[in-house]
Amino acid sequence: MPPAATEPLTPERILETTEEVLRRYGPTKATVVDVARALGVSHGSVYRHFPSKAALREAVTDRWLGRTVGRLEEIAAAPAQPAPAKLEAWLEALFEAKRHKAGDDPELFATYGVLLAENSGVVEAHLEQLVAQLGRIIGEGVAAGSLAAADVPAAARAVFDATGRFHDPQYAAEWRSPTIVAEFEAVTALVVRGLRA
Amino acid sequence: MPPAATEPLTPERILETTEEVLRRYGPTKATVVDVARALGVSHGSVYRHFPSKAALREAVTDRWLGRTVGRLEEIAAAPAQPAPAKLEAWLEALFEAKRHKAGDDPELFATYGVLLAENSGVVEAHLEQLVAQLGRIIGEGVAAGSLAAADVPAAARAVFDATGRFHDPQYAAEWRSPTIVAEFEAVTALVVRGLRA
DNA sequence: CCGATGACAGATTTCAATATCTGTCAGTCC
DNA sequence: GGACTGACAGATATTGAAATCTGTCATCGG
Repeated sequence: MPPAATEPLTPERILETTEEVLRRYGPTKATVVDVARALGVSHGSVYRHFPSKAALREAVTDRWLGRTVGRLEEIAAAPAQPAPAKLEAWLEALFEAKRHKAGDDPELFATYGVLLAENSGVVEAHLEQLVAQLGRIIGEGVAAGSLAAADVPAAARAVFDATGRFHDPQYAAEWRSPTIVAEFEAVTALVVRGLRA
Repeated sequence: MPPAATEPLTPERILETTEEVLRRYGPTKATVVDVARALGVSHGSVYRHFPSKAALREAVTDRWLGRTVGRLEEIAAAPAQPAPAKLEAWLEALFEAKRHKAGDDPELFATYGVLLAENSGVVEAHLEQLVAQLGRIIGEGVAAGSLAAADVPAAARAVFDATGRFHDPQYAAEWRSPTIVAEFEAVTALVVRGLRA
């Protein structure tokens, strides 16, 4: 990894390199010194752009999570699909996204887990975004008469909580079980049925 | 804690003392030597009755979990209560039991968490008992026409999975949140509605 | 005999010394 | 003058040696 000394040091470049370093070493081994070395600068320079290691970790994870939220947003915003089907599609996409992140990008997934344990605001914001998307889908369904919910935000939260086993990183180890898809479908069916008008 | 050297050494007496020792020191600090000392015998004698420390831990946890299962069984077996109400009562009793165990008996609760992490058969059996009780309640409801489920065991498992946030020890820290009861009620209502005929 | 013991080997844990890391900042260099 | 450096203090992590623990078993005492 030869240092590319000539380019200017920007937050963006730092984030990209930090992501690589996290991917290579994982959240427990990666250090700010490693990131600085990969960038060919002193670690003091990194602190000029990010106030702490935690802030750096959060910024990387935020970007990483943002990519998934974008894809889910497309499903939530898709026009002219009945709300119950959209809800199922969205939940399945969420499960698939988390499962693939856990499998394909284990070190960044572990970083996400660290932030969760730290009660980082980034993760909280991410979860709120997801619940808000759910709320919009459910709201649509209620407006169209295909779903019933007295309190839409509370219903969205309840759906999110009830499906936690399929998106909460604490359960990542179980996502390799051969029965997990059947379990996911059973819970999803139960929850969607519970919302039907 | 004076050693009572005269009484005969029985598995029952070992279990009682082990429970005390676990409660006092917690699963990470308690040793077989501690148990033997509390009993006034050598640790070799303990191994005459239990083949390993893990077996001892499991036996104690099994007893401890069994007490809860017994109380839940009473609810599940209660005659002449409509299945939906019984289901709600059972889920609430499960949540309350786990919550109180986590709060009042933190060290034994931590022991339970250790077994969970070890994939101990005892915990698996405990969970299966609980799901079986759920299955009986749902089966009753289906027979009486108040609930609908194509596959009763699968529905029972789905209800158990969907309410995991309120009985899985991984979430114990969140059970102190002031909003947890509202969240529990929302998920329970959603799930029970999803099963209604 | 039969339950109990305690010495033992190998595994695990503890602890303190050492090394590394995080975050700061006075000073350097372009 | 503003981006960058590198030395530094305090916090955290690593390491390896010593202590403790688990599980076994030859032996003891009633």
